[in-house]
Amino acid sequence: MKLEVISKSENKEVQNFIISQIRDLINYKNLEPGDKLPSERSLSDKFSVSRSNVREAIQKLEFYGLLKSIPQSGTFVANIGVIAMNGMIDDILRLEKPDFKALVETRILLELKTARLAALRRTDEDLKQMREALEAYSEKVLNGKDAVQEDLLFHLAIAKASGNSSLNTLMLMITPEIITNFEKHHVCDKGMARSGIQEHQDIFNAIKNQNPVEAKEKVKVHFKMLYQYCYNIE
Amino acid sequence: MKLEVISKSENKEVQNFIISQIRDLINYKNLEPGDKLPSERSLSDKFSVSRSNVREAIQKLEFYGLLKSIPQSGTFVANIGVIAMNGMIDDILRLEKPDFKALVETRILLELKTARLAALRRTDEDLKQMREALEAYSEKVLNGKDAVQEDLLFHLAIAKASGNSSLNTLMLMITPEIITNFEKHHVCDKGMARSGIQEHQDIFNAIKNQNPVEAKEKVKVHFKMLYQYCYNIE
DNA sequence: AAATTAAATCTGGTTAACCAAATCAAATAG
DNA sequence: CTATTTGATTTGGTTAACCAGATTTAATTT
Repeated sequence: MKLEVISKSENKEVQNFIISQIRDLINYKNLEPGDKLPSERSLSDKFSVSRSNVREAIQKLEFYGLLKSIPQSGTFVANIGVIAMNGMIDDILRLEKPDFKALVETRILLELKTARLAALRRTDEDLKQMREALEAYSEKVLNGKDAVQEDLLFHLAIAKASGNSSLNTLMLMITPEIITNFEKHHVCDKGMARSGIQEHQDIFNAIKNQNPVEAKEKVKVHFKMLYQYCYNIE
Repeated sequence: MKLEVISKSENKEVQNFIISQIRDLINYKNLEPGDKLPSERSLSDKFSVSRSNVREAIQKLEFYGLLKSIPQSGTFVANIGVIAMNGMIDDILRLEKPDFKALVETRILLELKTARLAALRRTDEDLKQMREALEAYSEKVLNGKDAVQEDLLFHLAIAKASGNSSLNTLMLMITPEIITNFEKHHVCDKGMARSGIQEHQDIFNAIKNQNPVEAKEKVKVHFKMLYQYCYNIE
């Protein structure tokens, strides 16, 4: 018990501590899927932390599908065995903050897929939203203005057109981190944005013409510079 | 204001209501990156909801990188313009719960990539963990036992070996949903698990031999049945 | 003794009071 | 008039009291 070392502001540390304690509890008590965890109050008492800290930790494990809270009843181990539970909790505890390179790598992967799927599945409504985003982007760039936001919205429109809400969510989650890093590293220069108009137009046309191969190819072209950059930094 | 329609348990509705209100506020007041939002108390007062509801909504927007809370100071608009803010908030509000088909589609995409990267980057320690997971899986299957968990841990070990923490996180997030759906739809039958041993071994060997092309190919084989299933249901 | 009911207790969720740091305003010193 | 200090206020975060529903226990009735 090294809790006294942890300062108040280091919330993450407390949460990880509680999560590891819950893992140990599940192991020691051989809790199986469907079994009930001790109440939040008794846990906060046992671990010598506040109940709200316990709640946050439980909510995080609930987000990853490992626990399930039922009001006025209790918190239950999800339909997942003790082995997988251990493996996943260890992974969750080990999760580092992704670096920029990893983010870009993931983004390109997702974009290649969403563009291909969008070419196969886009509706007319999807197409309309993509066109609007594209026009807004072009206008900004041609007027010499910053167009990072419009660029982003175009790509999110593609993700939406992919018809895969799971992919759409993942794109949404990594997008903000991408933006802040773009601005920090000054990735998007003026020249890039100008050539970007044609590249966006090419992607749009491929999706409009329902040509998945070309859509993927054009996205690859669009990210080529970025790819090189990504593998050069740090 | 249609709040009286919303029952207490429909927390999601309340949260989405608050999020849309915050979006309107940002638009109406022309809040730009770095600007401060009204305090949680005044927001809860203005929207006629509890402060904890406001906090949850803010935390969700913080998760997507749109807001940033600073203790004893305030909540601030992230380094993202009003246009992108609107687009992303609309996307967040529209996000449906992903269907199983979308999940499997995403999983295969991620697995193909992580296997390829793992072949390129795996360390000896990664290899060791993968081998342990593989052996645990084989033993269970050969003894005629259920091995869903061990299967999962093998794939998570690959994700870890990819050296991309971003991809690793995404895999972790979609995994629990996959498992529950697998069990619900009875995807993994006994016969499948038996042939799975060789398939896992092939993937492992490709990664061990640092052959990214073969690794990707073997994963594709492994998911072939699943792919067909995925495109047949519902 | 079994079935039913009623009361007491536990549960996660919610609300409100409290905290300490940060901010702002005014007063004071130079 | 400027710079500094001091005190009051505002902030997000934390804690504790409270709530309603679920669960368990005990009492009552048949």
